[in-house]
Amino acid sequence: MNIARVIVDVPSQNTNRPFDYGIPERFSGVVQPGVRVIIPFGPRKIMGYVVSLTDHSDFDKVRDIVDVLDLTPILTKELLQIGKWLSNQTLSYYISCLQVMLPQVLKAKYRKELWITTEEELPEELEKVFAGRDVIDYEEFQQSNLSYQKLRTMIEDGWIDVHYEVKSRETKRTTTMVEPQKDAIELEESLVDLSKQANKQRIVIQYFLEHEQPVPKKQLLQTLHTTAATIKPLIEKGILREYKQEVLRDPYGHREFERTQPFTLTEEQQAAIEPVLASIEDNSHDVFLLHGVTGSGKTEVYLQSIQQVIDRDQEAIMLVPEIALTPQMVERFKGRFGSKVAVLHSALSAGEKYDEWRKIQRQEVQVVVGARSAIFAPFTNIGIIIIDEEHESSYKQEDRTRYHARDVAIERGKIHTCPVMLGSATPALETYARAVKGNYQLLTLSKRMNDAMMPKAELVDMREELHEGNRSMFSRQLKENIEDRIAKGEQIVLFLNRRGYATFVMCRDCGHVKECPHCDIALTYHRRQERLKCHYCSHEEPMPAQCPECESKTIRYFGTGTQKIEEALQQLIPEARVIRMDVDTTRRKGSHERLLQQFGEKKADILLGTQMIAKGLDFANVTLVGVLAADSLLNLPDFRASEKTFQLLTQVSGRAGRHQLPGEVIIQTYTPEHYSIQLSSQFNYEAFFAEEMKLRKAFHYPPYYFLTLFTVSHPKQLKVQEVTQKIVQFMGQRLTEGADVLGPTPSALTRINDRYRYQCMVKYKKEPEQRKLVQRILHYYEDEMKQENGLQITVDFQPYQLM
DNA sequence: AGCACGCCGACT
DNA sequence: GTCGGCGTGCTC
Repeated sequence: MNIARVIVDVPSQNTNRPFDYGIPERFSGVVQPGVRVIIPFGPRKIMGYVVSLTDHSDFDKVRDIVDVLDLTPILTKELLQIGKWLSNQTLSYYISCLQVMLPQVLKAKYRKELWITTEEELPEELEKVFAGRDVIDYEEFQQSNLSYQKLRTMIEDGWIDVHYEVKSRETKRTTTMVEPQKDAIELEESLVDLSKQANKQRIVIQYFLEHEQPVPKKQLLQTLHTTAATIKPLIEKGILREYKQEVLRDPYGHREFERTQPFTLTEEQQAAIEPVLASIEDNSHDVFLLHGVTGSGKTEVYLQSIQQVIDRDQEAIMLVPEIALTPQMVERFKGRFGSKVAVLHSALSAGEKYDEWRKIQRQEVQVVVGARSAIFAPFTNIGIIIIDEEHESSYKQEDRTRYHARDVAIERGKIHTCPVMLGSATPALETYARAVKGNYQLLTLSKRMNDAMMPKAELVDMREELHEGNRSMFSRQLKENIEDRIAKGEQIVLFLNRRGYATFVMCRDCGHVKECPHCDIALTYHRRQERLKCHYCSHEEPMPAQCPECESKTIRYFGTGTQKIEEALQQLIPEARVIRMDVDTTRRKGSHERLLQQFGEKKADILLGTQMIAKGLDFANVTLVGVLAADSLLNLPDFRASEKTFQLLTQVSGRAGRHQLPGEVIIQTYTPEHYSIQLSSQFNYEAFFAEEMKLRKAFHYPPYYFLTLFTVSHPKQLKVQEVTQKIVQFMGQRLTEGADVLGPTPSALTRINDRYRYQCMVKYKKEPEQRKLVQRILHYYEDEMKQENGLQITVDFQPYQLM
């Protein structure tokens, strides 16, 4: 086993396979599958992952590994296997799949440098560039006016050399520790030797006579009321010793979590958890769908299932949508399982994420709670994988390695032969269909906990409001109800679906809408900075004082942002205290937490917000939920529009009346007759499922058909059309008769960043050859895709969004 | 990806 | 002859 097979850190078609390297004597034993190594690759040095060992290479002149970055593998055998599987599933490079499973800081950074290799005085032109230094960045040389040819002669003449450096981004936080170098007797002796004035030093030594253990320097100085100046001479005399010790950053270190005990389960919960517990006991791979109405206590079922796993010395992965990874949620897990929990989500800094990840890697925790990428937690003995709100679109990665966490969960569940539990009040149609068919086991919670009733939901037809002269965004009914709750001291959640309602700028005279010069989309007005920004590229410009088309001064912003709603609300009900939660008010770290805490402490009557307040919030005093514009999602060009509307309305409505006080929901809409709005107000998932399935069947959409979405982009529109057309033809000719190939059509966003985008879609039932065909297309366009502003073709198997 | 190599036209 | 530009092919 003296040869390592390595996947190199070069994402390209040609290098998407292992390369063989010799293992030098000094690394034998350390080099094993899953460790990162530095290897020579052509003239460079780069990072790579060892995927297997062998004692034979077909290649006759293998080069040696230069360095080993990990003493223990950072990827388990299982994760290497998952990486391989992922790369087949998504047709992405193996290296990209390995990288997507690891924290960002483990990715290598590369630097090219020039080193002086001689003691002699440099020729004048070189000395100018180096200016007395031994090493410079290669970039600096490029900026000088010396030619490449010159560089080569310099290297040949032995003045300088090119060095390729691999830099790690890992930063480990350390703390300085102090401990005695001598035993108690020697310490006593040294006390005698101290000068009479060295009072502080004496105190320090006395401290160590009482405490033999190492102590953090900071803490030592604080307890003894002294400074580093007293420690230093003691170290110089060899009495004490100082060393650095790594500390893991703990993002929740400053918080105390109150321990909670398991609740007694309701009859329904008990019935639901039993098959799961049995599956854990038997170590069998079953997939469960826990379909429970909002407030039915799904989380308690998760917690007790995880407890069972912990008791068996196994590990649990709990996925939560990014947006729902609220402090409340973290609290519930930390409260139950204490320090056995690691938390992984995007609000953590890169360093914090890395440290939480390493808690898992070092087997210091048994539970991970996290967003999508936590599905790759490097556990080795998984007992259960749970995905809460499994219908959420954030489980689907929408760039490069387009995976769905649900698929990865089931794949890992197979390998570990452990159960996977999917939970939702509004499961994705695909999931529910599989449960109905018997592929997944359906577990149902139909009642809320604490005998709470489902809230009373009412639809308000905004067209009627308009006819009767109410032009505001608040129906009379909603206004009256808000006032009523404020008077009673109860609280209100107001939900605005911002999608499709961004604030744009339009001229009232000529109707001109200010658009991004690089993308086909209206610019969004940002009030605070008085600027217009594009949400798809980085373009921004000041708000114009007059219309660029007709020079009229009546250019205004339109649309309904949360800011505008807040203002309108203040005018309508001046006494209302409002907390606004949106991207703007939660940008700063911890502000999310703070705002919710304020609301929880009843420092406001109304919580007004976007998507981020739809999920997981649980405030006992909230008795009214208002949805300002229920249909804003319905009109998006997406076959999931109805499903998403139903899901969102159900989730938001679920925020009301979760405890003693009964809840009420008011849904404002322009299309009250639509089935997804009707049925969500009746909390009738089954009826919605039946209705939506009919449409899906009729229009050949999932779950009846699978989808593959191609998106082609290029700066030239003609080129994009042509390539997309070719793909349509190619696939159309080779797929079976049961497949529909649609397109080419311009994407919903036809131009982003000066690139035109077209797409085509394949709808199919069974196409075993499809991936091979796609690979052929990608291979055919390989060269054109390599060019830096060239063609781009992305393929998404099972797209979640059609934009 | 990134780099060398090789071929080409331009220019001191 | 020397320099830089760009297409091509390779990296264990």
